[in-house]
Amino acid sequence: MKRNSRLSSTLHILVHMAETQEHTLTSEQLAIFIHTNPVVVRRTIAGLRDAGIVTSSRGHGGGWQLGRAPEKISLAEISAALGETLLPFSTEPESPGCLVEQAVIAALDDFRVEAERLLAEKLSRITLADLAADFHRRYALIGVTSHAV
Amino acid sequence: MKRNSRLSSTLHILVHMAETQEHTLTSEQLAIFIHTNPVVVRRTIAGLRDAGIVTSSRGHGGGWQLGRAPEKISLAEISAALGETLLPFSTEPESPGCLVEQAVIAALDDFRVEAERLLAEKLSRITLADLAADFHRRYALIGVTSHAV
DNA sequence: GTTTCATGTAACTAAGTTAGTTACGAGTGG
DNA sequence: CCACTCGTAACTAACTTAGTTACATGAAAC
Repeated sequence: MKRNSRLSSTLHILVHMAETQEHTLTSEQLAIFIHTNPVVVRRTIAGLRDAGIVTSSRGHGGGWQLGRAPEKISLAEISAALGETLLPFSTEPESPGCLVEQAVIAALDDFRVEAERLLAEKLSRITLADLAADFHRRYALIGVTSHAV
Repeated sequence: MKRNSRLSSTLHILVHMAETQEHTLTSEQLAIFIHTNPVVVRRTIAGLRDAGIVTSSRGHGGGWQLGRAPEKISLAEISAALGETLLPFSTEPESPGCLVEQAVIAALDDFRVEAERLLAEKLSRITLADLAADFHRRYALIGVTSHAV
């Protein structure tokens, strides 16, 4: 797992979970998908459990499952549950009282609020089901190609 | 200078430069504005020079100046010249051949391309002159307040 | 031409962030 | 009880970036 790939790694995991909704997947199995280890997986998706996106159970037969249908899980929720910031820059005052800085921060904050609203809106239109459907399309295509070749 | 505040720090510097277009400002003077040191300033805005946003000159009376009128300098250009990424997440394949991952990456890349276009468009509409004007508004307001009180 | 002032840049240090790892506690079901 | 699994704390390693030091280069003043 590389830096700042938490969103894509998590989506990878979640689509696999969408593909096996009938049974649970352990942290260990999920870790294999994204080439990391079970503790990192638990830590990463702990926030998703709190948001109801996934559920976890302990003991024999325990593991992880989607908390609701993939159609009802948007990328916006996932991103928010991961605690990811959509915009990377900060605007904390460093020279309190400097009017130039205040003007800069005001402009950037306006931009950020608007931008985050836009991005969240876009992400809210993409669901896990969409990703799963695209996966199925690719899977079918490979099958056809295999037959053809 | 804190983490990821390069954009706001740079804007801070640039607005100060817009306010003193008649003469140059040294790295040392600029460093004081953002509470850091001259080398960090030079390193940070080196990219802006390459982009023509600022010019630098050495020796006696040397220093930094805007490369063109503040009306002609947009935040989009500044952000690009700083090498800042507008979106923080990466989508590098980590499991080549995994169709689930391919579907995830395709979706995120589509989103990113569209999002970056949107954000760049928004930033291109804000110029240094806008920030300077807002600064003047704030300055005038303080003046009025001072008279009133 | 020497001195002074300024940028350009390399090299190193310190601090902060995050993934990875180890270890162990706490539920859960056979 | 035992095997399995998550929950979580604590530590390590790698990486990133701001800060710093040092020095070369260039330009103006004298």
